[in-house]
Amino acid sequence: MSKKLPNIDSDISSWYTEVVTKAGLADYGPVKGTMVIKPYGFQLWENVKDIFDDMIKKTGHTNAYFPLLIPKSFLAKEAEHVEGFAKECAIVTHTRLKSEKGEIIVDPDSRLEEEVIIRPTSETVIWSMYKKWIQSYRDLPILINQWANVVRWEMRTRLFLRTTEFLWQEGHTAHQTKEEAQKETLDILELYKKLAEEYLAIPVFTGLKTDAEKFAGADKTYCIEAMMLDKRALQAGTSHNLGQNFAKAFDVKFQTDSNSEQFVWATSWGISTRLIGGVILAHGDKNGLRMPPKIAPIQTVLIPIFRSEDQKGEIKKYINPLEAELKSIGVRYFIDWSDSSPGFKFNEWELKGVPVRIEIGPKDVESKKLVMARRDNGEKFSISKNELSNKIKTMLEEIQNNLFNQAKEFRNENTHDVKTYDEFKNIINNGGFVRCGWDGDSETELKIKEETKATIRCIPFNEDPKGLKCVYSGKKAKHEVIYAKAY
RNA sequence: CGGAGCGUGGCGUAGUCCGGUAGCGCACUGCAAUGGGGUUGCAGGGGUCGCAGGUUCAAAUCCUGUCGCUCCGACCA
Repeated sequence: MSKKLPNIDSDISSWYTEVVTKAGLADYGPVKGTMVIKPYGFQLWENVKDIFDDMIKKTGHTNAYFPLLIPKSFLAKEAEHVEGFAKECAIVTHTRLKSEKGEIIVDPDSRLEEEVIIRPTSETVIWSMYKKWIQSYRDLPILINQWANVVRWEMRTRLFLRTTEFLWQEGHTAHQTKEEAQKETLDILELYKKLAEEYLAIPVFTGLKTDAEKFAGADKTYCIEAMMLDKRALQAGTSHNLGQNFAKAFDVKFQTDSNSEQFVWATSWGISTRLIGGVILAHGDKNGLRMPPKIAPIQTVLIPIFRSEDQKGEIKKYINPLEAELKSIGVRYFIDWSDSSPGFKFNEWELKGVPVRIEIGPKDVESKKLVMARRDNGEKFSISKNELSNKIKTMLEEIQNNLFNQAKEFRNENTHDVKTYDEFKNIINNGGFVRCGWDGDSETELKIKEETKATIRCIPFNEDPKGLKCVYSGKKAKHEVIYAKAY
């Protein structure tokens, strides 16, 4: 292992891979495209998960669990849905292995009558069940979420950002009316925005996907879109208004209070372990990760510095009450008693992105002080040990805010309003988001994608297409959109 | 699936053209010193060179086959 990370500015791709593996977030699994989430990475995911789980429970949702395996025929029930996922499904065709000539082979006699697919998403199983559960308007709404793994056989994978198997939450709700479903879709999108901005410290654009980019089987897809350090876009979460598409595909009707029969209205929405990739690529720097305090597995790391065993004992005595203090105010801390040199530890914990480092050595014991260092800006200073509780709390808040503000400033600096296609291409090639007019034509969208690789990330809620012209066709703009190259 | 490249201790690699008993860095183990920004010194352990076959007195190195991986492209709600 080399000591230096690859340059984050010139080679962010290698930087990313090395940071993820060296910081102990994840490792490659044995099957191509799979990932082992290591304890440090999983704690990060758990923190994100717990925060969002709490949000949806407070808004009336409950968790449930549906099966991993889905009959192949289910996928085919919704035409657009199967189209969207057919090319990336893992399929179970047999149920047994056997030995032949010393080798383990698939037993040809165990072929399944109907193949089974491993869920790429759960709309189909869930709606097959909702058909059983819904008869009357009294059965609605259903507000179910599940935390699960899904498999999508992607051709090109990257740790966290796109893996063959990933963890996510998928909410699946059923409603009486179109309006109620639309409200749910947007309410959830707000929660996603809140999660991203207030907890992950990642500013996002919210808006509507174009037809070309929307979820296979949805009427409307809304998303949160974030800018990464290389100025590319990351779709960080999606919320879909499914209309009556799945209700029709699975024949899910209910009787209204006026005794008429109607198809149910649906939504689905998800965020995944991809968010972890987003956190890394939104906040990292040349020394490694920078964790937002609210989700950091370790918020502060204590580095004891000592020479002799005697000194070690002294330091321990000095640290004990401070540790109790951190515990009592609910700060997630870790004391690194390992026998590496202090300098090694500094670098190690910076790589891991721990927001605050506390150094405690003989000098501090003598002067009743301690040294604090901020990961976000590198500031390092000495404080009296009595100030610890107050200081650490405000510092964690400051770091949280600072990371968000830095990311927001960066995004705003790199988001440009553009009038001509030349300007457009210039910005896209040099990196950044473009805000411009679009004539609303899918053909235009496709042409631009072919010529520049940029896609419409969303039609933002605060669009203002009045007076704008389409950047490509020059026709009157139907929408103001945000364009970028995406992950 | 098309184009390129690569498989050598845990990781990263040299050696392959011009066959001759496998080398280096990091990591690891032990001891000692060191310790406020990746600390030194000394002593150790571990690989048969992706796999299979062939040529040869002799193969990591040459030949044939095969498997796997990476990158670029196509694909990616």
